[in-house]
Amino acid sequence: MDILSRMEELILLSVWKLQEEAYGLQIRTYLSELLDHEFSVGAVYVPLKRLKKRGYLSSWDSEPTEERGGRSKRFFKLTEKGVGALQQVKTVHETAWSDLPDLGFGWKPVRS
Amino acid sequence: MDILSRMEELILLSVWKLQEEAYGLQIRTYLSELLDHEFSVGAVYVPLKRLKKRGYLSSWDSEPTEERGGRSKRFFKLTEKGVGALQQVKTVHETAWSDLPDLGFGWKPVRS
DNA sequence: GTATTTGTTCTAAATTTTAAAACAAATATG
DNA sequence: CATATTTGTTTTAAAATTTAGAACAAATAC
Repeated sequence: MDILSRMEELILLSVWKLQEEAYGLQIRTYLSELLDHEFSVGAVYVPLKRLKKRGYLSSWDSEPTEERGGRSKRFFKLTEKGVGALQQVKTVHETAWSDLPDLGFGWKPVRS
Repeated sequence: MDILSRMEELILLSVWKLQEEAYGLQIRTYLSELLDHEFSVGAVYVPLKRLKKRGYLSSWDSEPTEERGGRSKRFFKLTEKGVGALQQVKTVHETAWSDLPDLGFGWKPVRS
């Protein structure tokens, strides 16, 4: 559809939000809390790889740290293209949500 | 993911927006203009059927009209559950888009 | 050495998306 | 009437995405 899927959008936004801490497991934790839903690791790593391949994300591998299990992490960062795709999806969202008529029979369905 | 996909959201919003004119081909036209992208008929009819089966939409078949080719149409309407799902997706969207840090190096990436 | 923790890769199944052909039913026209 | 055209829905198969979870890897702790 030439627009980001929901998961792609959420992952790009996670990377944006997490800044210097944007790596796979951390993104998974962040999204799980945001959506109150436990994501499998594949649900994050698979689209991460795809988003990188398509040029929405860049990445670099860190050195290991001294913490227990502190393996090298793959950190991600939004590319200019990634930011552009997020802008596009936001515009579509706002357009689609604008000028919605009343739903009748007394409902005030969307408050937010 | 227990949240509407992008396409599902857009179709539900189309139904909302089109009110008394919410049927397959009309929804397709509306979405094509909204996204500036030509959708196949299947891209609309397949998710419409799924959304109805899941209780997000109700439908009724109209009488034919006297216009040329004026066949019976299947009109759709949001159910309470459908409105609820839209509210949920809107909340998620707004949460995910809130409190995003600056992206550094002088970018002002999202204007909207 | 073995256990535990943190992290990524792989993979197969399920689901969703998409395009396009098929089908159906209406009016228009010669 | 026969057939052409228009509007509309259904079907179907391929492609793409999502998902769960096993496998693998590499670090520190005991």
